[in-house]
Amino acid sequence: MSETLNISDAEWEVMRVVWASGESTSKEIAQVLNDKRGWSQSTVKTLIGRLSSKGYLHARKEARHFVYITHLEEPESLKREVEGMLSRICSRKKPNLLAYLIEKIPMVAEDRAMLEEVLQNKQVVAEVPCDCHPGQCTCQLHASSTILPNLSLEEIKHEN
Amino acid sequence: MSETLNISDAEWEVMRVVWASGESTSKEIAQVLNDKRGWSQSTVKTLIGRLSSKGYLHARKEARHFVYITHLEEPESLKREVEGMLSRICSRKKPNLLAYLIEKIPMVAEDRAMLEEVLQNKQVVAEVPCDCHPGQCTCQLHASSTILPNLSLEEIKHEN
DNA sequence: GACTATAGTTTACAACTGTAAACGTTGGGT
DNA sequence: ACCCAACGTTTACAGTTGTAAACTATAGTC
Repeated sequence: MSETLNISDAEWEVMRVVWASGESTSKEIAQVLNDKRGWSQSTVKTLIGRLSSKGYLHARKEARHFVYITHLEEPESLKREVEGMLSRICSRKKPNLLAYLIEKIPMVAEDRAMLEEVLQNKQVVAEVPCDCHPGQCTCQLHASSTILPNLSLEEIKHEN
Repeated sequence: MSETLNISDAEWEVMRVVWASGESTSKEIAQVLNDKRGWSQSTVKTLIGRLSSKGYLHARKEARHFVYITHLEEPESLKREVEGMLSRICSRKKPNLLAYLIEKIPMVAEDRAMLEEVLQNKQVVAEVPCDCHPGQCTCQLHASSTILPNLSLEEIKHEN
């Protein structure tokens, strides 16, 4: 389950419109994206076509035109996107990435409280193993440590 | 400054080797990636070549071969990658994405403590404005709310 | 019923990616 | 001095992506 999604940036723009509206005609989608990105109707049609062949959009015939819907959920799709990102770094560095994101993402007090709660309930493990292939991470050099130095992401340098 | 980085997945594999080692020969890189991905030397050469023309790798002549180094930092590069990801969703949903990541990323107790501290020091704002283009987000429908319901990412659905 | 506007489908085409073979150059060994 | 191994450079080629024009079918309109 949950194979890798393959939605390009341009296609994602289309998906966002469908997600926001629940269902849209190509015309509506084209309007939004012409406004936002200056894309022609043709361009949007192509993207819709590609998303349809990939099975991410479905057309329901309605009177004259088609109405497009999707069975994908936006959050689920985003999660899969994030997977790809996360697989680019060592598991041990991910908490530092999180720190960076917390600093970077603007939020209101309620968000912070919510995150604090999530964090308090977070189950920790005794050790996060380095899952990098040998030669792609310096972790292997000090394999027994359980945690990286408490640095914010900008400070992580490589001791070469 | 900080224009968008353009490092493909395959190229990223090469960068990881260089980041891990500080500097590498094409042979070393090829060894790691042949082992990890089964890539031929040719493939790795091509990737090195592309990264060089993009200015992300630099070759220092040394005796017989070149030694490749990079001026990019891994964390900085990752940040730029993450930018692209973040730009795919509404700012208001980003804290929920964070919640998901906190739940998902394995960490040790020290990581959690570190994140708690970051979170406690986090400056919050009175309102996170929806920065989506009209038609690409449901926020516009209830523009005055300051926070989304406290749902974990899986629960965010669209009221269409 | 013929015409036109509208929406969907095909074709296009350059750039970027993944993957690699072929080719050229040069330093070292014999 | 000559040849080979090793490394870098060129060329290749199919698939994906961004961007769009051209073509086709069809549903209302006059």
